Amino acid sequence: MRQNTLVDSTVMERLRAAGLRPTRQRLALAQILFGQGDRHVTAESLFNEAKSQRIDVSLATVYNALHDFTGKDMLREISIDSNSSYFDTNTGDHHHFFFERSGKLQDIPSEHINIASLPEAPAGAQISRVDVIIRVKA
Amino acid sequence: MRQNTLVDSTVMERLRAAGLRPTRQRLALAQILFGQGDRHVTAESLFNEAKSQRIDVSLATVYNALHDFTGKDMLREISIDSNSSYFDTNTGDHHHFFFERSGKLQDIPSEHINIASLPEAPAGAQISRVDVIIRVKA
DNA sequence: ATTTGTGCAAATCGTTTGCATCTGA
DNA sequence: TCAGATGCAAACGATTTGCACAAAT
Repeated sequence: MRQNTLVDSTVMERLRAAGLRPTRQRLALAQILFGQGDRHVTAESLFNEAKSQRIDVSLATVYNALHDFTGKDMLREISIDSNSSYFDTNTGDHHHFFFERSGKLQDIPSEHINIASLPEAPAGAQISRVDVIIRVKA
Repeated sequence: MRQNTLVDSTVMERLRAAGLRPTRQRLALAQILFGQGDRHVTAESLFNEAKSQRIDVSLATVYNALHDFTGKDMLREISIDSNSSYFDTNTGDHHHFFFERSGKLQDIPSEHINIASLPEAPAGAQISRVDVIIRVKA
């Protein structure tokens, strides 16, 4: 069954623009990921979400798609919990709350955290990113 | 073969104080971990270091010891890289440089990072820790 | 004597890979 | 047509677990 064609074509263009073939599986996954606001998923959670929407896709393909999207800067990968990797649809500059009990993430806009002073990078090193993770119990 | 008795007994007391039986294996591992300055290890790296010192210990026991020590606040566990967990002998308030190429960590004293403003914790949540990770390429 | 820790090998879990088959351009 | 994707199952690597044996109190 086909979804809203308007939305489909937007997502399709995004994939094309990134140089990724808009296959049926990628379109469906991109739709789930980018069709709503910002999201944080794991391979497993995305796989389950797809299944519940009757989208036929293998777990390996979900991993492939997540990595493909990450490689094209459509997603950002986050390692917080050693159990599994998270992928964030928000690729801009921002930080995270991490809820230790549930394992869920919540974005913190970068304006909400003000880092007054940063140490200088070690000799010969260039900073690629500064991640602030606020772990909360609840 | 026995090591310096003075140092042994210091470590032994630390284990006893924590309520952990000072077994031969735990003593040897604690010696490696706490006998020098601050350190960052993985289960694998600690296991190898022990082997190179002719300390007879199984990998499972290394994992057990790392978790026991962490449970007693003698170590802090850090998840940065989804490949493996790091354990830091510095349990105080501080942050990290993460060298993406080598996978190594370096402490940043908390005085070197000044967080001017933090967002308020989500309703009903209490902050358990704020981690700043500066990823550097090099 | 009793409790706790250790070692080994097998089990688990997230993730990756190899390869035959399919599909979009 | 044919490079690029997909699906499956097997392979992987880090970590955990079950259980018999050993060591600490």
